[in-house]
Amino acid sequence: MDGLTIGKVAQLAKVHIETLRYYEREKVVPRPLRTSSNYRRYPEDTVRRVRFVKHAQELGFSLKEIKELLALRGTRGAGCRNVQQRALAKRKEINEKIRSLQGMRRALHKLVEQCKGKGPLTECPILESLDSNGKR
Amino acid sequence: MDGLTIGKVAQLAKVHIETLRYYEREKVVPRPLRTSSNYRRYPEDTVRRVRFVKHAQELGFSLKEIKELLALRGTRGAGCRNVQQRALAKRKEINEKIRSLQGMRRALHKLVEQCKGKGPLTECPILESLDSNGKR
DNA sequence: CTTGACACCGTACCCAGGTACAGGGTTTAG
DNA sequence: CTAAACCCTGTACCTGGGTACGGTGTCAAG
Repeated sequence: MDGLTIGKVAQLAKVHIETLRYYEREKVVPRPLRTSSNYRRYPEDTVRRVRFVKHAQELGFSLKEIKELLALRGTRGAGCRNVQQRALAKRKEINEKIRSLQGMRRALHKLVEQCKGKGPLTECPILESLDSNGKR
Repeated sequence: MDGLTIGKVAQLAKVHIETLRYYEREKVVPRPLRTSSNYRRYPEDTVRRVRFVKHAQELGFSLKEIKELLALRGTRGAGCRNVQQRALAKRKEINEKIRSLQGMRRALHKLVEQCKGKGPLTECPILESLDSNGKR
């Protein structure tokens, strides 16, 4: 009688039950074992996985990309070089996101300073950030 | 005869013409002037604005949020305190995004190290990051 | 041993963010 | 002056990521 019911996982990961079934269809979460009465029985770490998914989504990753991220870790040993490649590529993406966000943060900071009346009124800090630093 | 046609803006900002019309409907981009024959005529800086929108989307902001970001800069003088509040709130959001991404980056880094055969095979670096650091 | 909470499946529906016509009018290069 | 290349509006459609619902089966507390 171990493992979690779908309802429990949903509750812990703060998603709807339907979302978990959807993730299963979309292969974002592996198909769990079933009880004799065909109920899903999830391993504990499913909760973490779902939370990860939700989190990554907020950062602008699609489910497809998230699957890729998760797949990276699955592959151990064989295809290691491959995994490494993909990990490096992802890391680059992530670095770019971070840099862009830092630009936005700086812009907002400037804006707040301007509001306080400190500093000169430069043109438009928000648009200024992110301008033509779009490489990808 | 100055200002850009919709086609030109689309080309420069690398979006479809329909997207620009969509953005206009959705008020992400202000309604441009029209020529006597009812053609849209955009100010040059529209291109920057559209690029900003695209960029911000990649960082996980919705169009609605992006409108908010852009609105921040519009208001000068009056309602400054208000703007300041909102700017600070956005900055907080951005900080959280940055921190999450840094977590993911660390995880990927670990993964790459493991791949190189250096260091012990810890459980699952990707899931490890981002775990329960979901506050918002 | 029943009744309420939970689970199953399948299908339909929803919203965001576009994308693709159809059926027109306009501009410009040759 | 005409053909190609643009632009207009309107409406329909698409994908991603869920969400809701109807009809049914299961399990556990009283």
